[in-house]
Amino acid sequence: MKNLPSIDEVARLAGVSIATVSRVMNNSKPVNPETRKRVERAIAATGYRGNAAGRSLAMAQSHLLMVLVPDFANPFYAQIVQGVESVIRPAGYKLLLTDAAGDEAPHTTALDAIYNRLADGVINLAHLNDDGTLLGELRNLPWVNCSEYLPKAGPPYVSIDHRQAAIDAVQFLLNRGHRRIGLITADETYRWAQLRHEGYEMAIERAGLKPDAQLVRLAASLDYDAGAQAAGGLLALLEPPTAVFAVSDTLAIGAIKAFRRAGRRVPEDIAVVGFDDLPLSAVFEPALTTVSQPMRELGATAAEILLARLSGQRPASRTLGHQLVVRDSA
Amino acid sequence: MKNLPSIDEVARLAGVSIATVSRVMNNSKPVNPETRKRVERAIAATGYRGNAAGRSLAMAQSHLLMVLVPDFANPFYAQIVQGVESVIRPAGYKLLLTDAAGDEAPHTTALDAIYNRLADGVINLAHLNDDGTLLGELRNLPWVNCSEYLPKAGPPYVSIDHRQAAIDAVQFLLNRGHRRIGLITADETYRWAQLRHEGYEMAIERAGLKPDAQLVRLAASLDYDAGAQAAGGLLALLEPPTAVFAVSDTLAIGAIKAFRRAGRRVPEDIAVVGFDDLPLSAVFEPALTTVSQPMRELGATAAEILLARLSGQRPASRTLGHQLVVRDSA
DNA sequence: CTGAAAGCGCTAACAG
DNA sequence: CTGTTAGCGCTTTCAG
Repeated sequence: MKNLPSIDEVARLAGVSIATVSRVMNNSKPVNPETRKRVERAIAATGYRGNAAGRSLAMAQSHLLMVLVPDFANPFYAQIVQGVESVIRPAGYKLLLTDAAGDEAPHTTALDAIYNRLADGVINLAHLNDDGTLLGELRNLPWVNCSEYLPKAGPPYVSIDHRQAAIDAVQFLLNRGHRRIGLITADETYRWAQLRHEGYEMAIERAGLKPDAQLVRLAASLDYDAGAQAAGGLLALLEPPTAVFAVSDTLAIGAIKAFRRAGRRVPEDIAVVGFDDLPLSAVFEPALTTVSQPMRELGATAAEILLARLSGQRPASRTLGHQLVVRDSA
Repeated sequence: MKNLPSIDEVARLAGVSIATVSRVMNNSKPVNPETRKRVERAIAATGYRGNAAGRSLAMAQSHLLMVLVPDFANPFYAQIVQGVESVIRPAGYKLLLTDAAGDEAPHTTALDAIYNRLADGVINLAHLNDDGTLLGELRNLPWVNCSEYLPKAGPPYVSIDHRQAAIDAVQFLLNRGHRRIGLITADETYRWAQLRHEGYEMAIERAGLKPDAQLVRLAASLDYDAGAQAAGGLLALLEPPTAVFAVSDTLAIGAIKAFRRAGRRVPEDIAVVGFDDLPLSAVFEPALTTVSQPMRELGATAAEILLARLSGQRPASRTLGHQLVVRDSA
């Protein structure tokens, strides 16, 4: 690649100092209109565009924000990232994306980015090991957690109220007259899974029903198959549930497929409620009744918090609203 | 954020010059084991991690690669990005992601990144306006196009043979005895749409059938609804098709929904073949018969080409294989 | 309103 | 094997 023009070529051509060129590039200080015109012409003539590294070094800012994503291929995260970008870009920042999958220590990557000054801040969507020290450290860094509910001691976060959302979902089933409601949960080192599980238990108890451990199934992963398998366990019960709440749509869909294969109709024989409202969930048949999270807004809010943090404020965590979307599966 | 230690603090603490610190940081030159140890201790003591901007400036390399994505939320692209990252990361590069949607001039953003030296190279997944000048310019830059077939005059690309893939899909339908085959195509400024359309026409003609313009419908977008609407047009024909090839799975699924709503069974009354093999397509019922592209491999190959380009080689374009996945919809 | 000059933090000759 | 030194390209006082 050929050598790019640098600021002093432009200065020489325009017959000004590099300081002036810098000023017109950034509109940072008033410049005489005539001079400005000359500089602009020189910029156009040379095709000068500036050099990011020089700029970053001088300003001690990279204008890059890192987003740590657990899994690119999951559209759930993709929408959050869109939300992030929508507020970051107008503010002059760019996205440094890292897939936490395949990274032994994902948050180390992100921490490095900050300490390296590669990124000015981090928005983390990935699971954080509840290491007390880590949380304390993050608190003092330009770091925001998104879609994971964190203890007060940690950095600010944006999330929905997972527990309440689960209560809403189960309450909906209760309102429809269901009394035997199963739960398909996922790895509960994920705090959202744990919270949704808690919500399920609370709703059941509040309704005066007695919890039945047999009705709770732990899916091996978030895949359809894992959902189907967990559903199979429920079906095998002497007294199977008449309704199931799954902590994610993928699990719910897997469960529905399993129920159907076993000759059960959904929702007539067994109702299913999911969580997330993936794009797929509306298209699937029966269309899924599920809890929808404001994905883009989660991302946008996280970005706003981070930007506020970068401008020296101390923004608080935020909890956004969720919504039960009633469709055909329950 | 507190001030980070810089290289000369480490040097002072270790009693060496900054050059030596640099050498142990990068393992760039032999260093006496004893000295190294002292430096390492100083690094640990200060928590020194280096500064990306200083490094970039001195080396004239950012170790950042930009990927220009038309739409984050589309899982198709997400998988390509995963492929890219899988080869980029071990090579010490990081991903700078940009969503082309909502950007008036997406490739300008990418070009800026190169000219700014913000990124060392670009992998573009977005549609490129066939501006002859642009293609010529890109040819000389560290730029690779992925999943779009480009003229020879442009920069290297990685893609499948869209035309042949479409021929395969339609031929499959012909082999099953269909003689009246509809096409649901999309905005043909997308070269892949245009090529798949061409493949459709070629297969029809080779089979000795005469093309019928009425059987070709242009969907307004790639949404399910657009597919449904196009399908409606086909259904309204005096002599509707017995099979349909849609240039994308989303369109195919929309079409299936429309057919079902109209009381047609798929595939019994009307067979449908899609394109892309989205994750959803296997889960949908009926499971979609479709053409699958090697997404991750497309991304990985693009990254390899770009890396080769960066190391001074002149890698050629590559065409990867596709595969017809026969499931239940046809 | 403009210029000179001092860095920002690092790498890479070059000398020793 | 190690230190000195000259930049890399830019922003930002500080004078004028």
